[in-house]
Amino acid sequence: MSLLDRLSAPVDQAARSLLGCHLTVNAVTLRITEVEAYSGTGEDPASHAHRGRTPRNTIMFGAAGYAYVYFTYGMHYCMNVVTGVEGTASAVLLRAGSVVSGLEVARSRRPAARTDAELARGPARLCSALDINRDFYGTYLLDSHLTPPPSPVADISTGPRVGVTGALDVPWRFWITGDPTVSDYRRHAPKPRKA
DNA sequence: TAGGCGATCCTG
DNA sequence: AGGATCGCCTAC
Repeated sequence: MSLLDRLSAPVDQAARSLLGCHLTVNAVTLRITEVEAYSGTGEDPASHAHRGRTPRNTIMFGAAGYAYVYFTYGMHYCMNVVTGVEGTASAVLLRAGSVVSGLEVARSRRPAARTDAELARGPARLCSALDINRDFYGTYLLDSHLTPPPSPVADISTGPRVGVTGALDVPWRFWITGDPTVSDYRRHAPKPRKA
């Protein structure tokens, strides 16, 4: 079964299949250690595609294997791998990875990182380490960027997604158990009201 | 067409 | 704990 076949499956299965994959962009290779699944229109309130097709999320409605990059908080980029079959709008957010090669380049792009485990720990840091920005939107990943795990992933843990206000009961965050590059879990906290 | 707010990170 | 800072979405 090819990686494309596995990414064309339902999004939670596709998310599991991405753990352990190698992602090479701009001279840095990462082993993917933490991901989150987002489903399509009308199914998942946390998904960017929940309210239907917009210019930003159009790529999510296409076939699996393309990069969905978005800009947030006025300063950060995050990257998803589009999953599912054409017509569905699912995608998997890449939340963390460990650097396999290109360590020096990654360090130079992430001067704030105190340890190598922090180089790509968190979705925006991951994009920063790989120098991914808006130009990467829509890139097809399965030709050369994204390759299957060189060795099997031992154990996968699951939990609620990070920074998501709704759907806290949906355990669609997946990570490689015990990996030091997995981001700290912070449950979304509602803003306290001023007295 | 203007205003609110976000799948975040860094510093104090 | 709070600021940075841009584009998407919603409602006027």
